[in-house]
This record gives sequence, structure tokens and C-alpha cells, in this order.
Amino acid sequence: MSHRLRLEPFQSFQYPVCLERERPALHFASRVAEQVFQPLPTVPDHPALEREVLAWWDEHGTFDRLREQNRGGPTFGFMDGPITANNPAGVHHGHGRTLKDVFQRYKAMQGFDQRYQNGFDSQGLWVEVEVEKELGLGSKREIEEYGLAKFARKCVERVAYYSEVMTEQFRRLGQWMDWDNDYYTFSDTNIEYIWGFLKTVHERGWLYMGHRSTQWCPRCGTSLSQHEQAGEENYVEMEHPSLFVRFPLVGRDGEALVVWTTTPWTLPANVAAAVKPDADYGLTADGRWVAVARYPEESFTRTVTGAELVGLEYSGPFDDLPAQDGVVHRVIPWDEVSLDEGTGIVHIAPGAGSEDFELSKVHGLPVLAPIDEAGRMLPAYGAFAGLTTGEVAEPVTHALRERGLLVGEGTILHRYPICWRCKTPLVFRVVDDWFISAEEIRQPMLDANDTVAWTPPQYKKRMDDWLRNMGDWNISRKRYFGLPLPFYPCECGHLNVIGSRKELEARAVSGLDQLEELHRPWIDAVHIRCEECDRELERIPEVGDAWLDAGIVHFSTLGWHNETWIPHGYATGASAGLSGADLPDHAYWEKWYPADWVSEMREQIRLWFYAQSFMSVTLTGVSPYRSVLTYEKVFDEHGKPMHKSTGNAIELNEALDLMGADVMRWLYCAQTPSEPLRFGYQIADDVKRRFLTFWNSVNFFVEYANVDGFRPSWGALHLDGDLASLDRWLTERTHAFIHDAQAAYDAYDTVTVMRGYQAFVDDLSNWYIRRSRPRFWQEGGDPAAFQTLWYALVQSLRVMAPIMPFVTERLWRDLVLDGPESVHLSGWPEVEEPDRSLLDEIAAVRRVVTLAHQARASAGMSLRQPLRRLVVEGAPLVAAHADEIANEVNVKGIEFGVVEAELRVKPHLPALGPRLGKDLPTVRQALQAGEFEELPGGRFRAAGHELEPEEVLVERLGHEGFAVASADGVTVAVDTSLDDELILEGRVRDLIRQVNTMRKEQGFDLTDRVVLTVPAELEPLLRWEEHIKNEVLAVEIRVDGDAELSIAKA
RNA sequence: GGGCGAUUAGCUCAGUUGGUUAGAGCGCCGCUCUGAUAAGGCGGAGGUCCGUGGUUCGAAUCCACGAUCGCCCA
Repeated sequence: MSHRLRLEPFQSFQYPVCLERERPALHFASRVAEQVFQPLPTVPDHPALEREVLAWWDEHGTFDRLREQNRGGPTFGFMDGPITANNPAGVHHGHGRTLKDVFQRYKAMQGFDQRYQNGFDSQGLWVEVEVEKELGLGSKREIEEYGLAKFARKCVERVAYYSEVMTEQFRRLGQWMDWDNDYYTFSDTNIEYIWGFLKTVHERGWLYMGHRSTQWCPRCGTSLSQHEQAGEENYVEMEHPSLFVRFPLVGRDGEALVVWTTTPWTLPANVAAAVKPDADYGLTADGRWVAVARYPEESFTRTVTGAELVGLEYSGPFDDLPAQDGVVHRVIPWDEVSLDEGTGIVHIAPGAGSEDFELSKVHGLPVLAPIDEAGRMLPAYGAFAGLTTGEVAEPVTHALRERGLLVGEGTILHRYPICWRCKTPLVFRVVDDWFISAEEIRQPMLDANDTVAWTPPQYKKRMDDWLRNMGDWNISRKRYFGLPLPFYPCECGHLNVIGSRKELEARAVSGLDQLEELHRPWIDAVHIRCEECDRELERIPEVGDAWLDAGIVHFSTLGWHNETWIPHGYATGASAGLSGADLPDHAYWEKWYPADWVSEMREQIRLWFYAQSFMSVTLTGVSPYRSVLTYEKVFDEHGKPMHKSTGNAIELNEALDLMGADVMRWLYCAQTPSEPLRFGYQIADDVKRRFLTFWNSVNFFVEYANVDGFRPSWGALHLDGDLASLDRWLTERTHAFIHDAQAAYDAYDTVTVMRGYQAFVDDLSNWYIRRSRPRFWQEGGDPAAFQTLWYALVQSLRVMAPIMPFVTERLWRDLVLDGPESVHLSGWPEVEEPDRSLLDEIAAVRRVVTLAHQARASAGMSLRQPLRRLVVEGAPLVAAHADEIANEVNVKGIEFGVVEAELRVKPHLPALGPRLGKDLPTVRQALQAGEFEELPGGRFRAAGHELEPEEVLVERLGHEGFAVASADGVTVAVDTSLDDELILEGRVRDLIRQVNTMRKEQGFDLTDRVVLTVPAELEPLLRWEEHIKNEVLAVEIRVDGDAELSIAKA
């Protein structure tokens, strides 16, 4: 059913006929006053521009001035997680560095005083392994032959070199840090603070030496801790032997347990076999005991439960070895025995497996440790002695075969752990290691974590999970260049722990004179006396886990226990001469601890976030950070991990040279931190293109401001007075952008800042500038338009300065003539709450224009063809903007009223749903079927319900002679009927367009005057001759019967 | 085995407190505008919003179960 309604315009706006709307003459040539602004290149050359800005910053000491400006302001404490100065930085480092810099810059703009101290992680296995490679050393013995002192110096050299390389890279990326004030974790001061921590831990009774099975790297010759080794990248697919071996039962002739193993080297250390007590085991006809569940096809002569097998003795495969002397092999119960693989009977070698070792404690089994530090079989293993775990596989298999103990053999492909630094497959080894018990600190750390604001929030739970599951902290490494653990055990049973250098000096009996720094070998030569029995003691040879180094920095760099401020006091030991950092006093620590914010990659949850929390909660009871921003990995643009070997890795320097830092920073900041980031040149090109719109907007301003000699004044930054509606709108729009960006920055959410910026730039360029062009063209320009546009550009530069510090700086210096010389010194724009209703109004205008364009397109009407009228329904907000809409849509008049067309009424669900509930579907159906009655006042009746105007959405479907488009309750209709006059005007516009295209193609200057020749058929258009001349800058129009359309320079 | 995410157009991703016809960018095709634009605008093709069930007048959204992928842990 169709409702024909009369057209009842409640407001009608008549726009003047378009051809009377004269464009002002081009005024470039006649009106150039002075070049107030530097003309911009067509497109920015980001890398070149950035190098200029860097040089300018250096020259003008901009960063120092910023710090000066904020000195004494409220504090924002950021603690930099130390980066390993070991290799050049990659693009993934660029991600973290960008985020750190963005928020420090943002806080700086808001006047916060900050520390800006960068940190380098500088000792431990990372550094050692790289230096070993550099020197071509392959084992610990070779390091010792090379000499520990020389080796330590090489490590320092490498750190010094790469810290400089990285500093240069990060400066190039735009990071503002106090680069001469870096902390290095190998400084004696850092080491001393860890000593203090270890002493505290010892006093609480948490420190112990454990005799336990750990994952061991035979190449590095050290064990690895849980947090270092966790992570998928530390496992690879490997092929290993798969052996089924008989363990003959003592006193039961012909019966044997069958076990399965993939590590033949552990068999000589076997002491037990484990069965699942409640599982069924069966004996085969040929005398093999296996789990029934593993061999469903097999027929068994006898079946018993695992519990019945427990306690039986068997003879081990290598009982003849000296190592096996006196060992009694027994069957033990173990609930964890897997019935998913193997035989359901597990070979147990406590000296070569972690669970095996735990079982040995429960069942009192002997522990046979088969291998040495380098992973070679020990002398007590007879013919196997000296072979590596890999090499021994073959002789072991051979021996088993000879002895008739091998039931089956093959190979298996499985995930196997490798060393996280050198990729050597790991083995289990029982060794002496030092641990800090985590039990007592676990709950306090969980409580502390509860006070921390995590971004993204779900990672808080990740931290909780880690804390709930964390084992004791294995802090010792059997290595060389690292934190020397200050442990001096005495045979009297007393463990002496040194808590400071002063204490060491007080108790030393020798070696102090040669103590160059607190590193091996020098520290090893210092002997002390036992405080209990006075015996002379040596330090244990172990060094510390590098996460102790990184975890202590909230204390060591802030002068926790330091009474007076010591200039350059942090630069001790190995960092002397490298770092200029002061050692502040306790008051300073009080001021800056805990940190307001830290930010690192997500994997740092089990590393730095954990280590610093452990140490801080131990020492002070509180979390060392109040908030965290953590983020995922960087992949290539196809979502694959970047690897040098696969050739898809991008070097940081290369990206900086080819893309530029601002582009990279945009890319980093546009990424949701909880998802992996895709990095690549295509993505970068997209970023550049997006940014170009803003660049072009500035360019537009600069060009016309130069023509008209517009000179903005910083003092007039705050707009007021009677602004034209478009100007008022842009001002409010800018304020909304600033407000939204501020809220996003405050939530550590760069993604929302980037989205807001892009929407803002779209409004600025595709609405404000487009709509305002005539005001810039006119003689002298419109000062209000210049002022407003300048205001919007300048304010948005301030908002984006933290993210794109270079290009905003460059444009700032172009645009701001008498204000702060740097955007970074300009402070955060403080503006009033924006008028959102005005913003809604213009958003509605843009929606109407879009719909009208759609309607025109659906009727196949070129925009150049003027049309009679546009009817707008359902958008009362836009009434005041009829002229703008008419102009955008190229119609002669606008009417506001009901579109004369078929009526379509839809329920407005958010309003009607709650009121009607179950009746809603019937009403909806009735409306859809057109079964409704229109009541006065815009109300409707359908299915027995009366609907208020705000409960329905009214749209129109179309109408002969009109092209209609409708969305969100707004309907527009353009009258598509043409008359001769409209057609002629359309042809005139076509002609003008055609000629201007020719001007462009033929390379005419914007101000060149031309003579236009037109064929006779176009003569009727000359009714608009003056207009045409004006539009194409023609001094004359000639009509030549057969000629083609052409132009010539006048 | 437990936990945390994710799954939406060819690709990359948005999608608010549940609300009408699920959007953007890129790519493709067509049209178009242009006196800042190397740009811009409009349209088209392209969707089982991972699946199943539930709650609800109404589910991409909430709940349950399951699938796949990633991560963390065991």
C-alpha cells in the first residue's frame, strides 16, 4: 500500500543560479605579498626531513630546554628496562622504543618532570656467548685458556661498542633520553645492590644450594633457569633414537619389564622402573611385561595391576659398569606414568631427568650422574666414558643388542628443548645450583600485582598465573662474565654472604689490592674469613642470573641506600668511563620509587616484570611499577616471524633510511598491542599516503597564506569572537580531537589517538578546506578562514608530536612564527569541552551530502549537471546549512519536508523494544507490510499500538522523477527532471572542465591567459561567455566552424 | 590437562551499554570530482560474523558446549 503525501516544505532555501556564483579571479601573480612561510615539497622526504630536524634539535639543545622547562613539575617516573647491548637493534626494538618515547613526550608536553634514563643490560650469558663467537672460542676450557681477565675486557668492549651503536639508532628513531646518563648493569654499584638483596634473602632463610636436576647446556656448560628457558622458540623438532629395552626380572626366569626410551645415554644411569599402580599390566607369551592399554591387540598369559609389580627387582642393562656398583634396581609406583606412549613402564635415571630426580627423593633411589659439564660420559661409565650424549647412543644400542636386551628400535621426531642462546640441545643434569625460595614471596607478589594497572588488562592475569606457578629462582650460572655471587660457604657449615663492597673490604684477608672491579677473575682472588670459625674462604665460582642485574635497577640507579649524592657515582667498575650516571641519594629514591610506568614486550612477564617485582617486593613490600604497557611481537607484513635465515627480516637502520622514523612510529602506534604487529614496506607506503592528506592541507594553507601575506600570531592562538559557522565548527572539531586524544594517551592507547587523528584529518581536508576554498581565493583572503585553519593545523601538530616528533616539528617551525620554537616545547593544548551538538550537526550535513551524491549516482547524473532541487527529510539539524548542501550537491534549491514518495515506517528499536517487549514483532511486521495508519503529529498506529514520532524511523522509497537515497532515518530525493536551461548550464560546466584539463595537460601556468577556440556547435554556450572566460582565464573566445576545441597562449 | 586471547569481505582489521540493511583501509571493476592533493568522492562485486545450543521482542555482541589458531603454564 502506498501513501501519497503532498509536498509540504517547512523551509525552503533558494540558492542563486550557479553561474552567477563567480569565482574570484586567480590572484597568484598579482597578489604575492611576501613569502611568510617556506613552501613545502609536494611530498615529504621523511628520512631527509628527519635528519634535518635531528640536527636542529642538537643545535638548539631542544631536549635540554624541555627538561629545563619541566624541572620542578609533577613527576612521571618511567623506569627503562635494560636492553642487551650486544647487537644492533632490530625493528622489534623500534616498537618498544617508540612506545616508551611517545608517552614520555606526551607527559613532557603536560609538564611532567622525568628522568629519561636509558639502561643497558651488559653482563651475563648473552654477552659471553657473542664474545665467544667473536673470539672463536668453543668451550669453557678455551675461555679459561684465553684468560678470564682478557675475556672480561672483551665483554666490556663489546657492550661499549654496541651500546653506542644502539644509542645512535634510538636517537635516529627520535627517542629522547638522557643518553650520557645510561645505567649499565655491570657497574659495581649495580652489583653491590644485588649483593645487598642476596644478603637480605639469606637473612630471611630463602637462599639455599640445591642438588637438583636442571636443564643443562653442554656447550655453555651451565644450567638454565625456568624463566630463561620457557618459550616456544626454545623447542625444536628433533629426531632421536627410539629404543624398547628389556629389564629382566630377578627370580622370574624369562620375564622382563619392557621400557621405552629416546635417550640411550641415560640407560647406563638407570636405577628404577616406574609403573602406574592402578593400570593393568600383562605378560606376553615371550615374557614381556607391558601395560595392557598400550597393546590392545596383544594376548596376555597373565594380567596384574601395576601395584602388584611394585617392589620387584630387576637387573639393569649395564650393571657391569663401575658406576652401577651396588645399585639395586626396583620397580616403583608413579601415578604420572603415561599410557599414551611407550610401554607404560618408564625407565628412571635420577641423574639424568628432572622427574626422575624428584622420584629419587620420594623413593630413596641412588642418583647416578652420568655426564660432566660438557655433556660427556664420566670415567665410571667404562667404555662409554668421554663420549657425548649423542655419540654414546650407538655404542649403547650396540651393547643392548649384543646382550639380547633390545626388543625394538627406530627413530622418533619430537619437540626437544634447545639452549635459548646457542641453540645446543639440552640435557638434564644433576648439579649444585643456588636458589631463592619463592614460597614466602609468592603471595606478597600476587598482592603487589593487584595494585598494578596492566595494559592490555588481560596480561595482569598472565602475571598472576606466572606468579602462582613460579618455582624457586635458580640464580647461579657456572660462567665467567656476570654478577659474582657473594657466597663464601665454609666447611664448618656456615654460609657467609657478603652484602656490600664495604663489608667485603672489612672481611678480606687477601686480594683487595688487585680488585679492579667486582668481576671474575679479580673478585675470585679476594679471600675472607668465616664469621663463625675464622677459616679463610674462597668465593664460589658461580656468577648470577642476568635477571638479578635487571631486577635491581629500581634501587641501584635511584640511590636507595646512598646517603649523599655522588656525581657520576653510578659509573663504577666496568661502567666507569662508559656511563656518566650519578648515584643519587635516598631522598631521590623516595621521590621516584615506585615507577609510574614501565613498558616492555609481553615475554618480559616471566623475565623483567617478574625479576623486578621479586626484588622490590622482597625489599620494600610493594610493586616497583604502578602501570605497565606490554605488547606483542613484530612479524613481517605477511604475518610470518622475521628471521635473518628466511630473508624477511628488516634491519632497524634500513627501515629508518627507507621509511623514516615517523612512518615507523605511526605504524607501531596504530597497532593494537595485544596482537602481533605486521611490519613492512607496503604497510609503510599506506601510512605515507594517509599522512599525505595532512601534509597537503598544510601545503594548501602555506600557498594561500603566502599569496595573501597572512601572518598568524601566537598570541591569537585562542580563537574567540563571532566566527562563521564553518570556522566555529572546525574549532570545536579540533577541540574534540584534542580531548579524545588526551583521554586515549592517558589510557596508554595510541591506537585510538591514531584513529582520531585520521578522522580529524578527513574532516579538516574533505570538509573544512573543501568548503572554504572560495574564502581563500578571494582578494586578500578571508583572515578568519586563515586564522581558523592555522589554529586547527597547529593544535593538531601538538597532539601528534609525541607520535611523529619529526614531521610535526618541521611543520611547526614552518607554521608558528612567533610562538614556542619547538612543538615539543609548546605544551599540551588546554582547550574547553567541545560543543558536541555542533559537531553532530555537521556530521548530519555530511551524511545528507553523501546520500545526495548517492542518489545522483543512482540516477546516472554527473555532478556537473545542475539539478532543480533536493528534498531532505528527517534531518532537522541540517536546516541551517542548506546553502552548503546545495553547493556540494549542485542543485538550485533545497526543500525540507516530506519526500513525496512511498512511505516506509520502521520501528526505532532501542525506543520501542523496551516498551513493547513481546508485541514488538507484530508491530514490526505490520509496519513492514504497510499496514499502518498515519496520525496527526507524526504519530502512527499499527497492530493496535500508537507509536510516537521518536519511536519510528520514516523513510521514503522512491518516486518517479526523483532519485532517492535513505539511511538512518534520513531520506533525500533529487529532482532529476531537466530543462533546456539546466542542460545548457551543465554543458557550460563540461566545457570549462574540458578546457581546464587541457590547460593542465599542455603545461600552462596557473596564471597564463589563453585564447580559446571552439567549434560552431558550441556557440550556444557563449551565452555564458564572460563566465567561461573568467573560469578558464581566456582573454578571447573564437568560434571557428570546423575547428577542434583548442587553446593557445594569449 | 589448566589459563589467556583470537576467529567478521580476497588481504589487514574496526564493530561502544545487545538494536534496524555488520563497517573501514588495501586490492579489483565502473563512475566521478578536482585552482592543495602523488590525492579525494560515489557505486559494484565480495560475508554461514568459526559451529551448535541457550537467554532475549531482538545476538557479531551475553551464556554454555565444541572446533581451529596463537600465547602462557603444567
